[in-house]
Amino acid sequence: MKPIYQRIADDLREQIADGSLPPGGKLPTEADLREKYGTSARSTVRQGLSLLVNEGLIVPRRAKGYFVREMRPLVYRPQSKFRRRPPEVDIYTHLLVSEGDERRPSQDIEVSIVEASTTVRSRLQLKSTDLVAVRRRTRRLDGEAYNLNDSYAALSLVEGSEWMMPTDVARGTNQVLAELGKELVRALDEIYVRMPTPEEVRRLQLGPGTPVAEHVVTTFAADDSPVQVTINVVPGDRHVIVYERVKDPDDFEQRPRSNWGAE
Amino acid sequence: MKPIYQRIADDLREQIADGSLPPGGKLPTEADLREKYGTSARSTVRQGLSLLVNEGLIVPRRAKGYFVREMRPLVYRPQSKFRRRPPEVDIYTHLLVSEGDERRPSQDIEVSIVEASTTVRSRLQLKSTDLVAVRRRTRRLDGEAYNLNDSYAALSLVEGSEWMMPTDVARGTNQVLAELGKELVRALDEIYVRMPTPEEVRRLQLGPGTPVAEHVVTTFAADDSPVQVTINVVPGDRHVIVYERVKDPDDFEQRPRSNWGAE
DNA sequence: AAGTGGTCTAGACCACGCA
DNA sequence: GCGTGGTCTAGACCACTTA
Repeated sequence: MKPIYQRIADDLREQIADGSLPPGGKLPTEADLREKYGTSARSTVRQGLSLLVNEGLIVPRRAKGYFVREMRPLVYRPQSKFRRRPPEVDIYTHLLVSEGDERRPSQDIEVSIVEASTTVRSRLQLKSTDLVAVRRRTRRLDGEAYNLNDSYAALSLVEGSEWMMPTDVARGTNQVLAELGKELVRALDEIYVRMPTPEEVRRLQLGPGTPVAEHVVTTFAADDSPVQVTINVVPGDRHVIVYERVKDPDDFEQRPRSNWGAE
Repeated sequence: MKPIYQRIADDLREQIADGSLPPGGKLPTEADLREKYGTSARSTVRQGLSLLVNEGLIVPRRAKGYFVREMRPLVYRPQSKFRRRPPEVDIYTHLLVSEGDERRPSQDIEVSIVEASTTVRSRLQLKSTDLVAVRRRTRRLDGEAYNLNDSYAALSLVEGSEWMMPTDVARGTNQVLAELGKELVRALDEIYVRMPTPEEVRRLQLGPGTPVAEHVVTTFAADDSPVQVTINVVPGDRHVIVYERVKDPDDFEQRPRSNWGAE
């Protein structure tokens, strides 16, 4: 026999899945559920509801009730059209534009000097005593944060340059790095999926049960030395990452058994 | 004044972050914390601990205590070397090979006929009455599940073909589709980040606080008709998605302001 | 004022792992 | 047998929203 709180969660989850509790809809109150399941200790009912909260399915609103989380406001936009040219990785195309909506983009930029975290240090191949500069950006659409974008570079490289100005750099910070003799020619991308830290919850105004993707881009100069590490953090409930691939005929010859797509 | 349960969570979280509670280390017991914070209702202490559980930082082990979650057993393997050739999207390279480990791969395959979910139906451009075949694979390394890989295709296309055999198809299912007149030439990739469903928790043996990435690959034939939808679900704690990009000189001309990497 | 969820109290019995 | 976390009881006071 399953515990009561799990039965509560299972029943409600199913009602959400089959649409009898639609997005935005109101769930029974704790008191309703207490009665319905004959349990009547609030904690048992709350335990069941908290499961759904942590799955990101419902949100409690103080003094109002529990509500089914609204569908993600995402319209994914496939990349243009079939291309002969090789697959462009069009990752983190931000797809928040609901048809016809005009949303005002804005960003905060903040630059500071810090000790490198392990993540950054290992990718930039720094000694533990080296300092790094960090360019922190919080990007918003209509005030809603949708992306944290923190770039790290060795302080010795960017000190005194425009890279450290906490303002928009019209020609791009990568151009600034090129002028410093470090043109970026290669990038290594890593994507992690995890729950957010409390700081990320605050900066991105995340609801409960919302995981994030952490996209770490390490960029290299022509001599293969790492120049910059950029850490993007995007909320799982506000993004879909989309890109398109075209089959490379060479690829087919080189790896005849490749199960492209299914693999 | 912050609630007690939040102070408990904050204090422990900090100790985990600064290493005084190392991965695999044992946390104070509920009774210890009850005493330390002078609260002494178990529920308060448990509420604090459950925050950390849902953040994926700790795991409770029945009758033993709470433990800091072990580091992800990931060794990320950067793609070979600098390439003149355009960026290959080497996504979902499964990087579970800790140096020197030999891990035995295995998979279950199960084929059935179902009604198409909304996700599948819209991508395959099916009518709601159309049936689809699904080829479900659970992939394991040393018995540990690390990937769910479910492929969907219109039943009318694959019925009676080798695609529907619940066994390994040596030449690849994509080759089977090609022989059916549907060579796959293009793919659209979407990646979502979310909490797992209970079924996914079961199939992937996920711990609490573990989000998943859902990688949806829609593949198209030369006439631009969608042929197959593959849904990969990978646990956030057992994967890192890695790929490499090389700067395309054309790209630089076409989009001079592109902030490649930082963007 | 009534109803909601947020926090907390002070217990209870159970299943499980270990010495 | 003892200590651990898992589940549950039966309340309390609070902050906040809505009527």
